[in-house]
Amino acid sequence: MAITVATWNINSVRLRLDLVLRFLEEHRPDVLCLQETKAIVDAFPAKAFADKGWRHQAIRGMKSYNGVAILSRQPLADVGSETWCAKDDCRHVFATLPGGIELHNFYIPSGGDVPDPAVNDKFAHKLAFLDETTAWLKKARSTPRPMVLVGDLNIAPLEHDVWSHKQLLDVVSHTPVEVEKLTAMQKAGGWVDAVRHFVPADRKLYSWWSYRAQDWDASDRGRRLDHVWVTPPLVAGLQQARILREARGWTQPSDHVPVLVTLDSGTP
DNA sequence: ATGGCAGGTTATACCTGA
Repeated sequence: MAITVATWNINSVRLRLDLVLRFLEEHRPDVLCLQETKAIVDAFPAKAFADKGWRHQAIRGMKSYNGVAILSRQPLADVGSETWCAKDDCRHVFATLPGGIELHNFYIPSGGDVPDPAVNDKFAHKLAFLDETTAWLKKARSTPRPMVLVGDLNIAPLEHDVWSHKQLLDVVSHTPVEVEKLTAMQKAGGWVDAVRHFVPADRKLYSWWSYRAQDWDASDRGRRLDHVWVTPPLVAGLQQARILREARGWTQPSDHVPVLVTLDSGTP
């Protein structure tokens, strides 16, 4: 059986509840991973999603910032989360899907403005976060198991994951040091980029467009910050990947759009 | 090269995002 996993940095789940419900209705993913929900667990609109069929939920949230959630139409097992860099800041949640796939939902720190860890604590945090998650995935998840890792990783690793490779080399999200660390994380687990699996590396691909552009669509200065990775046992079962660019044009949109991947779930 | 917008909060200015 095939399942569709989606990831979306929603930038306030309460403000954009109607957009999420619209997306769920129109695209019917089996599982949706959200980031930047910006809601404590008690304020998360759990019932609205449960009423539409996404009854199984794993939610982590704090006031104002961050926050992640997994919404599923099928039961979630072994729900958990890790804290990173000694901050309990709700950037990770995981669960196991019925076919045995372990799903990880990450919101990696954005990293601030200045790409120098010596003067910018936020960038230092981002780099340390990447080191810690890489070591943890290597150690705690070393056995070759079917896993999917999704989220707003806040890094556009490839040349054509940004609108101008040269102009963004010094811009946080595309600097060489971040890209190296994300690539190390990917290599450490043998992770395969499920979207680039279907789209050649020389084709431009974005999942985020700044709110500050006068016309995001016309200027098209995007970055691919949102990712879906799978471990080797799942690669042969990959069926489809899609980035829902049109969602950036919806009324009062998030600056990120959903990314969807369809793959064999491991259930008969 | 710069600045541009958006969301949330012990709000009406300031932090975050990227």
